[in-house]
Amino acid sequence: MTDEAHARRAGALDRILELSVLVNADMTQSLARDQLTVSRAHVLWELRHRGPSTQRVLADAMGVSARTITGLVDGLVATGFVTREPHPTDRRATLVTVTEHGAKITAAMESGQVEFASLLFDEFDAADLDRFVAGMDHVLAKLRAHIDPTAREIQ
Amino acid sequence: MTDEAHARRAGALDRILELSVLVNADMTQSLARDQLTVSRAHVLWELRHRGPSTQRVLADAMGVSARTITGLVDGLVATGFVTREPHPTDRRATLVTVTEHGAKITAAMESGQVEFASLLFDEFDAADLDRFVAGMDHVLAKLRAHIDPTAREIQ
DNA sequence: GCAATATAGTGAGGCCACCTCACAATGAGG
DNA sequence: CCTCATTGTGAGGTGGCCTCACTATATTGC
Repeated sequence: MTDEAHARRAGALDRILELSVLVNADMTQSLARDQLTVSRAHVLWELRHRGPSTQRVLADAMGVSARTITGLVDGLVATGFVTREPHPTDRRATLVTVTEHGAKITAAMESGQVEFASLLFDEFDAADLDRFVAGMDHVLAKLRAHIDPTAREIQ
Repeated sequence: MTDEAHARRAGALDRILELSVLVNADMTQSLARDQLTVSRAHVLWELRHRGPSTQRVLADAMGVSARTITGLVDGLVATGFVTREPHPTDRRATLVTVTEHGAKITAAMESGQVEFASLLFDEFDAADLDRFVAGMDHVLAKLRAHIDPTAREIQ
């Protein structure tokens, strides 16, 4: 019985692992069509929600070093998704700003996201979806606590 | 109502995306404690299930170029997880073999896996778990089809 | 007002995961 | 024996990450 339970749980974990791999593959693949990478798209995403931002802000938002942001922004500038504008008051800083092209692609990504969600979940009724989301939330909470045990105590 | 449905689905997709990120972070972090990376662990995993293998076999199994395997095996040899043995009949090939140390770590990883699954799912009863797994399977199937539309027709 | 200190961004140098292309050694089939 | 295929690896490239050192510019605190 305990073995049985272990096997079931292991099976569930296997699904999570495979999901993780597939999601990553899918994102990489579909972003490549727009000349983007996952990390660069992440930058665009932050900019879309924050408006023109300093690289420092982006670094903190993405949990990555300032140096890494420099590289990612370099790539986005080279491919025409963003520009570096001088910060109006702080001459050390640059404001990373999405170009028209960047905005167009980002908007398309966003609606593609919704479409993709529909593709994945169209056969779930409301109750199914709720149960699925509840399960995911539970797993996510456990995962977060496992990765950073101190985060538990803060909140 | 349709907007409502879209929002719910988008929320579910958000969970999947976050799960993917967290799972990756967790694996990277916990493997680092054993001086391993995700890719190197994947090699070890294949070896555990296949026994001593040529690099060509590993490359095909992992869906990666032969050159990449050379690099991964280089790393695993340097850190003492595997050795390169001459192939008994084909002098072009090398048999990658897990060392004692590699076997020990791999076994520990495997039982850690089970333990981790228990941590994530201990509060799910059998029915919950079944529903969760069914939901995951559904999403996985859709994802697989989306990534490689031709795979659908093959099976 | 000016010196001490903090902060924004980047060059240099490194690690890891990938890839392609070219090539040597070897195997397999005719 | 002579092609043709295959195994593995050097060379060279891309991308994501990091740390450390350094410049230019704030900010703070006498």
